[in-house]
Amino acid sequence: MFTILSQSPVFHGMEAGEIREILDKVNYRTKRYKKGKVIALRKEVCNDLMVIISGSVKGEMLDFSGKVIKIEDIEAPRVVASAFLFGRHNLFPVDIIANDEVEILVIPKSSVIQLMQKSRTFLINYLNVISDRAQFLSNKLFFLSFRTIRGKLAQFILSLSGKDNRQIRIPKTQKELAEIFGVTRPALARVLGEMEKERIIDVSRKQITILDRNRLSDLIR
Amino acid sequence: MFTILSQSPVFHGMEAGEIREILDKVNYRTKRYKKGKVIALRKEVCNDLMVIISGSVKGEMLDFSGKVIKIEDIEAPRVVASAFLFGRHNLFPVDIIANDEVEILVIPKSSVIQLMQKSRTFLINYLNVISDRAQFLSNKLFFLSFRTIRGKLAQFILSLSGKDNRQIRIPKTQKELAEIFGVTRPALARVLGEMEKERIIDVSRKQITILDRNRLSDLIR
DNA sequence: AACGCTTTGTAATATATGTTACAAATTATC
DNA sequence: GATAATTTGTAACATATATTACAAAGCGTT
Repeated sequence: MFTILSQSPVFHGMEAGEIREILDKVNYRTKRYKKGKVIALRKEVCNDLMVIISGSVKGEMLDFSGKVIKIEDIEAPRVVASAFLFGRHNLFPVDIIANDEVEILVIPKSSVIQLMQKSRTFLINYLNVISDRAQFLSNKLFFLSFRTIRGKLAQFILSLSGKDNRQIRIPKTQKELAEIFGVTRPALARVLGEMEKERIIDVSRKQITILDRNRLSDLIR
Repeated sequence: MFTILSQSPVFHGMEAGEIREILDKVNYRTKRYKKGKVIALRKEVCNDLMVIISGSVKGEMLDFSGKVIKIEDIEAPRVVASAFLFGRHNLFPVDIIANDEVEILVIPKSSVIQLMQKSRTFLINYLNVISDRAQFLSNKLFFLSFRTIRGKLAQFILSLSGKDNRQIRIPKTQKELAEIFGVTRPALARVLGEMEKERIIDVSRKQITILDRNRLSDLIR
C-alpha cells in the first residue's frame, strides 16, 4: 500500500517507509467499497482526506430535473475532493460513487493538519495539489470566456504553439476537443474547415500549421 | 499594520500582537507602489505571498491581439494570487497593477511555509483561502456549463429558492446578472419575458415568483 | 485484402443569442 | 418636484451554433 501511496501527489517525493512512519503517528484507516457503492453524498460534510489506493471513483450529481450527470473520474492514486476538505463550504460538491472495487485511505482532517505540521514535504505536496486544482479551473474558466469557436480555437492554437513554431500537434480527436470547448463536434469541424479555406491555418488530421499568425491573433475577442 | 492584517483572511482569528510575534520570527518586508505601477508581470515566477495592507490592485492581461482585459480588483486586506504561490506552474496568471497608492506585505514562500508549520491557525487559514478560491471557480464553471440562458436562469432561480418558498429577490440589476451569466442584457430580458409569458415565473423588477416549479426544473438540460 | 469501427468532412435546417436601437419606467440628485 | 441618470422592456435583424444525417477517409484486426 505504501508503495502505491508514494505515487500519489500528496505523498510525492516520500519513500514507502517514510510514509508508513508518519502515518503511524496519526489516525488513519482504509475502507473498501464494492462497485456502485456510494462513498459520499453531495452536501455531506467533507471531514476526511481520501486517497484512492486501488480502483477508481466517479463524481456524479443530480440536476433539478433528476438526471444524473457524471462530472469526472478519479483514479488511483489520486485524491478525492482535495479542495473541499478545507474552505468555508467544506461539503462534497458531488456524489462520489465507486466505479469498481475500490480501496481508499481515509485520514481525518485533524490528522491531515498534524501531518502537515510534521512533514514539510506533505505540507507542500498538499498545497501543490489544491493550487494545481485552482489553476486548472482558472485556466478552464479563462478559456470558456471566449465566446466563439473561432476565438477558442485561436486561443488554443496560439497557446500551444511557441513563439515561432508554425506547426502544432493536437493529441486529441475532434470529438474530445469539441468537448473541451463545450461545443458540438460538427460545429468545430466546420470552423476548422472555414479557417482552412481562409488560409489562416492548415489542417490535416491532428496536425495544424499556422499560415497567418496575425489574422489568427485577430480572431481573439 | 498588524491590526489591518488581523482582518485579512490569512491572519483571521489572530490578534494584532500575535501576528507581530509570529511575523517577527520569519523574513518579511513591506513595499509601496504608486498608482499605475506594475507589481508583478504575467508569467513571472510567484515567489512571495503578498497581502494588501492598504489600497487596491488589479489583475490585467493582454490577449494575443494586444488588448488589455481587466480580470479583477483585489482590495485590502486580501491576498494576491494565493493559488499561484504553490502548484506546478507557480507563475502569475496576470499582470498585477496598482490601482492607487498601495502598501503590500511581502512574505517569501519559504517563510510562508515556516509560518504554516509554526501556526496552526495560519496554516488552516491559508488552506481555507485556496480552497475557497477553488470552490468559487468550480461553482462558476458548473454554472457556465448550462448551455442556454433559460437553463442558467432556471438553475439560478432554483438554487436561490428554498424547497418551498416561491418568491426570491435578486439583489442585482439585469445588467449584472447578464454579466454573471456571460450573456447580453437584452437577451436575458427577452428570456425573462418569455418565461413570464409562459406562466413559468412572474417577474417584477428584482422580485421573481415561481409559478410552475416542475416546468422550471425541466428547463435544466 | 476485407471487414468493422472510429474519426472526419460536409450539408440543410432550426434555434438561440448577439447587436443595435429606442422608448418607457424607475430611481437618484439637486 | 423637476431633472438627469439608470434600469428595464421590446423589437428587427444578423450571426453563430446546435441538430441531424450521411458519406468518405483512416485505422486496427484478422
